[in-house]
Amino acid sequence: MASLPSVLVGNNTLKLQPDFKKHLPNTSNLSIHQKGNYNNKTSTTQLVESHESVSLDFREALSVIQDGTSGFESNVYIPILQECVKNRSVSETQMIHAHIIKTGTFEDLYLMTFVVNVYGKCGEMDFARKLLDQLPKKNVVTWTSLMSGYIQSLEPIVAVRVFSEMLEDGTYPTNFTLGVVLHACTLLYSVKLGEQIHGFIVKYQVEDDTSIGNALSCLYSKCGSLDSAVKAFSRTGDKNVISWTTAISACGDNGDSVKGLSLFTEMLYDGVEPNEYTFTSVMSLCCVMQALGVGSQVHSLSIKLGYQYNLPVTNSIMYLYLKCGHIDEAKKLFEGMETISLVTWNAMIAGHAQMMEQAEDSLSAHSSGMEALNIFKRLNRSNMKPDLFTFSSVLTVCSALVALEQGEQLHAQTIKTGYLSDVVVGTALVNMYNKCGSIEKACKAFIEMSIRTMISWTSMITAFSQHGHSQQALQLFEDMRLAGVRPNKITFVAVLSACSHAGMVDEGLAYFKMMKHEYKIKPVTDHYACLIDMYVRLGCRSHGKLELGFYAAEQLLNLNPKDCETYVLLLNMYLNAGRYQDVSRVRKRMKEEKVGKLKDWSWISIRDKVHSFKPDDRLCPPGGEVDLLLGDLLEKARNIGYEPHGSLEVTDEEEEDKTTSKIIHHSEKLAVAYGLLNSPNAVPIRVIKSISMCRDCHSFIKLISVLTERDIIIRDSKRLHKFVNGQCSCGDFGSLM
DNA sequence: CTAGGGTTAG
Repeated sequence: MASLPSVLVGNNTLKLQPDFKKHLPNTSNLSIHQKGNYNNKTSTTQLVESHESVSLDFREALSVIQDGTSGFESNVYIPILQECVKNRSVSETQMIHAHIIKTGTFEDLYLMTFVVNVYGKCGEMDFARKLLDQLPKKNVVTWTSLMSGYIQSLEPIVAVRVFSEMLEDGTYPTNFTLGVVLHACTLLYSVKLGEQIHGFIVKYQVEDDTSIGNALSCLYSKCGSLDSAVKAFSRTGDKNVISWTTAISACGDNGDSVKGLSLFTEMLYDGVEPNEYTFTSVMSLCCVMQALGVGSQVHSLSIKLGYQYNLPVTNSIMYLYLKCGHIDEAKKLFEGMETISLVTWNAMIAGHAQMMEQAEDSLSAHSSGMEALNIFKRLNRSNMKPDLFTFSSVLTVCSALVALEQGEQLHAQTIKTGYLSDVVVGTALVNMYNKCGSIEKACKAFIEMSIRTMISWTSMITAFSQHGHSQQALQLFEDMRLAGVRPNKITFVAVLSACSHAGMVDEGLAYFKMMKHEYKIKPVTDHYACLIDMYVRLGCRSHGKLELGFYAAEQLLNLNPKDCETYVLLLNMYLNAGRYQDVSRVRKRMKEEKVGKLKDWSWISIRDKVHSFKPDDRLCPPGGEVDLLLGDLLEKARNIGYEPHGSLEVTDEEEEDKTTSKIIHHSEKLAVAYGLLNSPNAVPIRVIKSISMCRDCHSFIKLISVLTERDIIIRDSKRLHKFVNGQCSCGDFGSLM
């Protein structure tokens, strides 16, 4: 007998029921496949005769079905239904469905369950539900298929409701059903519900089932409980590649990359072959750990196993190279790829954004940022369209470059493309406007968001705080809590710095306690730095708080033993308090830790070009226009009471005495002067600086803002300074050096 | 009928 056209049969060998060997009560109703048997002859010989062995395409197959006046066996319908899933063709599914009803095959429970599935996979849950309700008989697979459809349509609550409906109907779940309902719990982040199901699983002793174990470990991982996730994994009997991959990425998601890598090793010893998902997960662990060595070994392994031209795998290794600063390797991969996807572009852009953040000095940071913008331009010229990942990365780059114009263009582009409504993009916009010095636009962007995450709230609180609007920052923090959004450590950095800014020491301490006790957040350097700010602001008026300041200082030192700016902060603090023993102790420690000199760079973006400056820059020679302008401004400033004060230059002790007499042209003075000379009047000057501003520059630039009637925005490594008419948004406590 | 991954904001 000639074989059936392959399009009608395909090569789908449906596996009969699963490895569910455990005795859930009454699972005998699993024997539903009696009709899905493939060995029987079909009633479609006429099709075979007319088309011989030529493959029919989807359309032809459909018309054959449509013309058929009597029903076919289910194995005729199924390949076509599968094709419907692939093409998401709902109306075709309906046509087939109608044909089945018309010709009386609807009593085939297996086939009808398949149709429920197809509707579910096409996102047509109303059709799926209606069909299930109309079926004269349904079994656990029918119910599970419906649940699975609801999950794919992101309606986990309905899926859970269907589950309990099924139980009330007297149908017992299988391992698959439990896996599906656990997945619903995962989407709902409901450990509580999950634990109820888990109880059921323990009771029936099916914890070692693979589907169940995998679903449990995924649930606990996504709900932030790595221990439980690993426990579920270790109780799984037959660990397949999915079990391992789930466990490995659980470690990654929950901040234990080392454990993730060791699980990967264990997996290899266990003889389980990794697949592309495993590789990408492992690469992302390597990214976090900056483990380029391990990464390239894994890369070799992936090539050995045939993943050399696998797009996700290549994307992830390319991103790893970028994150580790190996830009040439990354470029080589990029240029050598057979096909690239939007993810590839995004990885390149995000990778450069990362390099910008990790750069040792401001200049290379800046060139990474510019490269990211270039790649974005290339993407725009290609036939691909940027998505929310692209926009959020590029907006971040604009924030770091204080490139307001590009940022505004991106804003327009997100409106046009509809990505503005995305919460991550919206948040990135808030940040961009904040970092470019426009609190009004940041605020507007925040208000216009329809959904806000913890990070959105935090961004806006940070914006208020950095702009010196402490009351609004604290008010928004209370709003956030009222909205039931849980703050994190960064939220508290913003809250504490708002308090320190406004001199609200008691409130600041109260929030510090709230953070530790109510939210169980461990303080990090930035929190201690805020406390020290408060202390400095308070001076030595209260002995108890003085001790608090020193306590915070020591914590900061221990947490941050390599950071030059921390030392500058501490040295000034101890100098002001006249504690010279501590001064020399800190200095000694600096030597021991081999803390380098601060690298003072500033840059300013004028139109599409960015200009960078270092102190007493050769590009601004004496007698040049920048020098002349600064001299002129200095004299005018002196006339209205400015007196240059020396600042503490770190690490070169011999130079210390000279500093008081010398007027230092720190880089931001040069950048500001350059900006004044090269941009139209009334346009705010926006400068980025690699380290914190010193006191001298801070007071000088306040006066420049008066003398030139220009708004000057300087973003230094710690905060934002917006100088308007002689006042700075930081409240003068942002410059301690 | 089920389960897994890479690019993301403070």
